[in-house]
Amino acid sequence: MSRIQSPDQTTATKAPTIREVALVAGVSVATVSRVLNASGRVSSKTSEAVLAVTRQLGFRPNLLGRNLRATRTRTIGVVLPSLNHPVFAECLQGIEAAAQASNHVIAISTTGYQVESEERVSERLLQQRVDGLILTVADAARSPVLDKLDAEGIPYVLVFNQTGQRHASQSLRPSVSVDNYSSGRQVVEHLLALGHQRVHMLAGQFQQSDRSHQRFLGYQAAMRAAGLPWSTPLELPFNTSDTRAELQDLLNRRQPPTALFCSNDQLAMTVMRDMRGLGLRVPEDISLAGFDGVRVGEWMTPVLTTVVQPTAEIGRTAVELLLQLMAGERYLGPALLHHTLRLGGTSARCKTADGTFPSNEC
Amino acid sequence: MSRIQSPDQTTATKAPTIREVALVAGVSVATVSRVLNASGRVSSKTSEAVLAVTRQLGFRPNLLGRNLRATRTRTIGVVLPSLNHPVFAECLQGIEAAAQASNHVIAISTTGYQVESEERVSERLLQQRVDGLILTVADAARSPVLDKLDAEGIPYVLVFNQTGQRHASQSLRPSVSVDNYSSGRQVVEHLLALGHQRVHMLAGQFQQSDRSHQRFLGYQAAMRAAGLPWSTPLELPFNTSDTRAELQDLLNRRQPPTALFCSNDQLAMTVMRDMRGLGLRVPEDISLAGFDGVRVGEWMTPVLTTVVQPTAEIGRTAVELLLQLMAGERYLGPALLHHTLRLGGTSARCKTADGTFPSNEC
DNA sequence: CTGAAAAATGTAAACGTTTACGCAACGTTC
DNA sequence: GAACGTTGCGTAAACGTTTACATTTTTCAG
Repeated sequence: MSRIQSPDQTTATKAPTIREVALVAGVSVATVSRVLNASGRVSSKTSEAVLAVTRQLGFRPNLLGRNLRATRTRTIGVVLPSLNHPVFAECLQGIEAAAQASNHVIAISTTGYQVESEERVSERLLQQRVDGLILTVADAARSPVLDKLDAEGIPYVLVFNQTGQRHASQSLRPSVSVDNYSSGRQVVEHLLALGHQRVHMLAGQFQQSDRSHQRFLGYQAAMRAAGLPWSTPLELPFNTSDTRAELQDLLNRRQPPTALFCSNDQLAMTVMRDMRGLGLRVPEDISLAGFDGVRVGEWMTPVLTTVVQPTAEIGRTAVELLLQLMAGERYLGPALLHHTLRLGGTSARCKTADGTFPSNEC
Repeated sequence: MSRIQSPDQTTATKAPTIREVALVAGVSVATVSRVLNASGRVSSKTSEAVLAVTRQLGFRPNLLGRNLRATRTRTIGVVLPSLNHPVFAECLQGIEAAAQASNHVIAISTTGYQVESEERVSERLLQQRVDGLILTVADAARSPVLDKLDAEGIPYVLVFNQTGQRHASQSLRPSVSVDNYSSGRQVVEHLLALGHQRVHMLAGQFQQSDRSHQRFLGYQAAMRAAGLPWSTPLELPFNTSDTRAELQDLLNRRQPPTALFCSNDQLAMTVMRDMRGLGLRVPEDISLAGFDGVRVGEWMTPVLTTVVQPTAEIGRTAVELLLQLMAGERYLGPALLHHTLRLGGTSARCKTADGTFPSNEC
């Protein structure tokens, strides 16, 4: 039933090197190299001969040797919190496509949202001699990793981290993102336009996500502009799988919210499910909005109201920007990409309260 | 507003090599290497001195040089169809965790479900000199890539591809998966137990997924055992975003199905949405079951009935198996991991038809 | 033909490591 | 005090490429 898988001893000759190809083809290694890289001149006759031998021997160029010699790997390092999150997975696809188009390769590492992993993980990539980095960090304003990269002059581009304009303290590190502040403000204004007055915010921990904090500032601005009181967001640990306790607590307040703004879709969908678990209907009893625009949000019933980020495009743009930096071109500041609002069924006009919320006026 | 990002010219001295560390520390490169790898003997005094210089100079070992010399990279290559799919993303996390535990690193590539990319992508990883491969291919029974790996004696382990037992034609290639046949059969039996008699199957294209075909065989067996007629699955292209036309067609038949078995959750959720678009209720008008057990299925209303695969565990197990193979240990055949059935709200007892389906008897 | 420019190829030195081997210096044992 | 094992360290040869430079061959105008 079982079979031994072992190197075929009869054929188990060491992998051929460029030297052996040269020997068999009767040329020098330099010529082989020139053929393989289409660099330098070489007659079409020998070229074909070399290629023939290459195939015959099943020669596989050793990238370690090549890159070591070239002191350059055509590899882009990518550091993301997780790949389990559709936003990052999609972004990665955008990165991969753009990298491939420019004949580059990517090396991925994840931090698992651990800020202390950022250093270790990117250091590893640098040891592999990646030519540049694309990364999402917890807080782009104060980040030892980025400080190091800046100090060493290693080209990098941030994705999703929004740098620069909102805080004086932030330096103008290269980044590609949507405008978290404006889009956050915009989606909250949508809730207000529906008549909601008591809008609360739920967020992942700010410490782990600067952009979450920027969205909060947008929420705050919208409430202020409308002359309404805002409240400190409920900060939940990442990957919270059950929010019922927190929601219960929120709804037991004297003035429970009639609408919730969640700092990301993952959270919004969890809340949506838990609301039902508590016997509440969305949007009849409470309205809901998220942030990210992940595909599955469209599969929910009702469809999740959210801010849609151009995720894959963020990835593509980051690669373009990085290539420019690597080529030593002038850097023109953080890139802001357009977001869109998806007005789904989870947000609805605020109704005068039913029995559930005696004091629930809009 | 904009700032030039350029290597700090004043400090822009080339990255230090082990040679310079040796020079500054007043020892030979061999000693530095020994300290850095904790190999060989070296007095604690010089050891500390070397480490001090290492930190002082910000020395970063060049993995290209190291791996070139060692002819071994401690890197595991991973080839998956996509990372945008939660099943693969989760599996990757399992792989990463296990790899890290054994001091290995992973190099990922995706094929975009293109069978012709499998060759190119894994070849690239082999050029990088990965020590072994973990991959999911379209069809493990006939695969040029796997033939090549076998021929060259390169250790690899398949994930999700189920090899061996069901077809005589399949060789016993190393693999980690659930039993697609049994679990497929089991979930269909669940539908039958609810009184359904006309159960159809929807699938991605078999050509792109051997496991999908194995699930079909399970479906077929269940129908046969119950003495019911089975029908050829409706094969849909991957990443189909709209199934309404196909569904409409299916429901217009003289004997429309009362339950659908989808070969994966992605498809099931798309169908679920499109059913609603067609004005049908799940499960009142039609029952639905999927396969995979992705997290978001639990967020749907109703919760998606499905087969839950232990995705991350599949990844972990694959790494363990691969490490064994790389160590030359005896290979004991394909590993089958336990699946579970999630009985959600999308599958319900078959009711006598309402007006929509005049001939819809159970 | 001749000579020189152009084209094709070869030689050998890197790239940054690890590691086999050798050699001192220093106990330990009889 | 000779013989010998141990410990600590250095020397130099790999690992598989690319590429500057040198050298040979071809081409072609005069």
